[in-house]
Amino acid sequence: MQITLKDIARESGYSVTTVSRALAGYDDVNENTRRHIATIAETLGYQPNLLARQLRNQRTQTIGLITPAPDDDVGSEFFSQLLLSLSSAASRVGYDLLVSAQSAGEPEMAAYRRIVGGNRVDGMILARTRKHDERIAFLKSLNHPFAVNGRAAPDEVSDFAYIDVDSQAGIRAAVEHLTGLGHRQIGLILPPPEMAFTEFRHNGYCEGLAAADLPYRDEFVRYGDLMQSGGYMHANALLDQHPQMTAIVACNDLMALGAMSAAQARGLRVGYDLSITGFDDIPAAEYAHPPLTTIHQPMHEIGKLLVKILDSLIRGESTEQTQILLSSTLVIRASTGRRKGGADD
Amino acid sequence: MQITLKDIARESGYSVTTVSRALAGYDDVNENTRRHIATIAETLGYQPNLLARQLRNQRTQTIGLITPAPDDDVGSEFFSQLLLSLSSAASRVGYDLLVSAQSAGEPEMAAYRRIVGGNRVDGMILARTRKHDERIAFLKSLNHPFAVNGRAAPDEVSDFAYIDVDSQAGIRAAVEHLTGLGHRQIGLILPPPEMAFTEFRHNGYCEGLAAADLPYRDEFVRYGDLMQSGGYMHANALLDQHPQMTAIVACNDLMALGAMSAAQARGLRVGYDLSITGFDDIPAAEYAHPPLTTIHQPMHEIGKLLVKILDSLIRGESTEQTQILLSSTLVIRASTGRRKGGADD
DNA sequence: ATCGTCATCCAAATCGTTTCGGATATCTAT
DNA sequence: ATAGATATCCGAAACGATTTGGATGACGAT
Repeated sequence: MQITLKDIARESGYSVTTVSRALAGYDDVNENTRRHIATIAETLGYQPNLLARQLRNQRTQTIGLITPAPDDDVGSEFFSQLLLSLSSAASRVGYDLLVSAQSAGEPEMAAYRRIVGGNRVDGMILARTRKHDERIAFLKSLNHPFAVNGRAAPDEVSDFAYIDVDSQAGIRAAVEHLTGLGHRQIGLILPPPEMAFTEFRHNGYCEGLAAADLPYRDEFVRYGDLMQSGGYMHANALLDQHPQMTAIVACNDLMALGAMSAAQARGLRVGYDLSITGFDDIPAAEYAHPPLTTIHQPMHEIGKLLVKILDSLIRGESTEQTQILLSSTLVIRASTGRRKGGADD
Repeated sequence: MQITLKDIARESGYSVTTVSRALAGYDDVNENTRRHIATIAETLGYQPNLLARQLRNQRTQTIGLITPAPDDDVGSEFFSQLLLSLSSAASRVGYDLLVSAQSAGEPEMAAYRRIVGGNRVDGMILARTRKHDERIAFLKSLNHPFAVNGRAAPDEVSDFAYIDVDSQAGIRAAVEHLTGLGHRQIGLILPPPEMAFTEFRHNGYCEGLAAADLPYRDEFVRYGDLMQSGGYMHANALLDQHPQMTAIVACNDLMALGAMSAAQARGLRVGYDLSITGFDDIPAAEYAHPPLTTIHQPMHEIGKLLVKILDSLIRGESTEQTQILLSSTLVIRASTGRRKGGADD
């Protein structure tokens, strides 16, 4: 069914070797025969079998990405944006993207073993790093090229290629923005504790408070699940226990949106009675009601850089910079506003 | 570097054939030697080379999807949702997803030839069908399995597997919703004319008007680009030329959001002075200000069904139903409201 | 006439699996 | 003792490409 080099060889009277070299443009084949062979390949509609080529060359021109299964629907908005930006960045430099959705834990690791060990990709992209991340350990042990969106946790060494935004400074900026607006009682909804970046964000929160000489209060801090429902729940809990709270920092936009719903359900006007900030700047943030003050992640840029780094790792180039920390930018919208009424504390 | 069957054969003293059959669980290998071989494979950390297996089996367990390059950033929100739902649906039935981003036209077709002709996938998923779609013609000519999100245009035959929502009924329902609210001057922002579904939506609009005995006016209809900026521009144009217009039907959410911005920029209150509807129900629609009345597309369901259909096509099963038309549901939110003041026409 | 150079071509091995078609040895029934 | 069954194993040929290491013949220089 498929046209192979053998067919072209038979048709042209040359050997498979010569046909292969002719089509590859080697200069040890006569220009006339090259043209002749090219014409036959064209008319026969020859398409090289990429599997065979990959097997022989031990090179797939493919980048792998394993996304979380939507059961544990952790921030699908974030991942779908990453996916899109990666696929276009990859295509631009001649890679395809192989995607598999797996739920964290054993299925996820099995997918890594299968895809990486099975030679299906030249390199992997990881995202959403966890503490003592098993995937990173695995890829390092195999010495397989990979690039990560996100560093290791503060107390671990990030001895791998990554690109991350400085979320510590980002959260700090958000908190300072709030204290600047007069807020003194600021809640925090963190990512789950097992995420690598959670402590960075926690630290940023502490720094922000310290910069305004505000005390840190453990009961103002809660660990969420990065989903809307979690934001809703934790915002309610915070406001139940601390009615004097006038601002909440959520560590991603989905939780911030959930917190907004919770506030509005209790009759609070977001941006007036209660200020809320997010993180990521997903499209919905801009359209939220009110639009969400958040920390922007340049996903398009991140995708491009990840692919660029991974490509240089794969090619074994004297890689330029393989660890990049982007500065984060606070986008101020209407979900934050000056603290209204009430005494200080 | 990689552990192969040959290594296990050497280590165990059996032939490559027997090792292969042992690991595959054939019953013509002694149970003891099977266990022995399995143990060795385990300790050596054997992972089958999937490229070799695929080449030999002529089966890749992979589904391909080519997304538009974000240069022609046509509805990335829609595509990223589709991508995510497809990848998880595919993983669930044992397929990986191969993604390549290409801009429409020659690069896109080249990617189809390369990936399909190159034997990299068992089947393809298409989305955003166009009139006289070259990709569909190509896949049909190769007799390669594929499933499409979206039918052919009304005047073409849809002789291929697809799943689509009944957008004609959807738009009609939106128009009837508006006429029910008293609107008489209803604008329409269509998708680009080359899209296959454009006429369905146009027809739905006409039907909706007819059902309320309203005249069709060509100057109320404009072709957009599915992007926000287009919605913004066309809404402005409509409102400039027809200040009496009280409602606009946009054919996707991004354009609807753009139209909302345009309206708000001219001081119109959306849902009061001007009603706006969208299509797709992307996440941002719910969070829009005001929340957008729109027609819901069950992306998760669509992804699952596409994969199921494609899988049965690939396996050559006496395929159940390969053409599915989902009924569309209008989600009424605050961007539409009763027509205020003014005389009828 | 002989040698070296150059241009052009190709056989065979390789990448790692799977499978077809036996081969071999053991055992059962006669 | 022999034929036929049965259990267990394996060599070799695919799948379709690339590359190594020549082979061949024509040609000019000596």
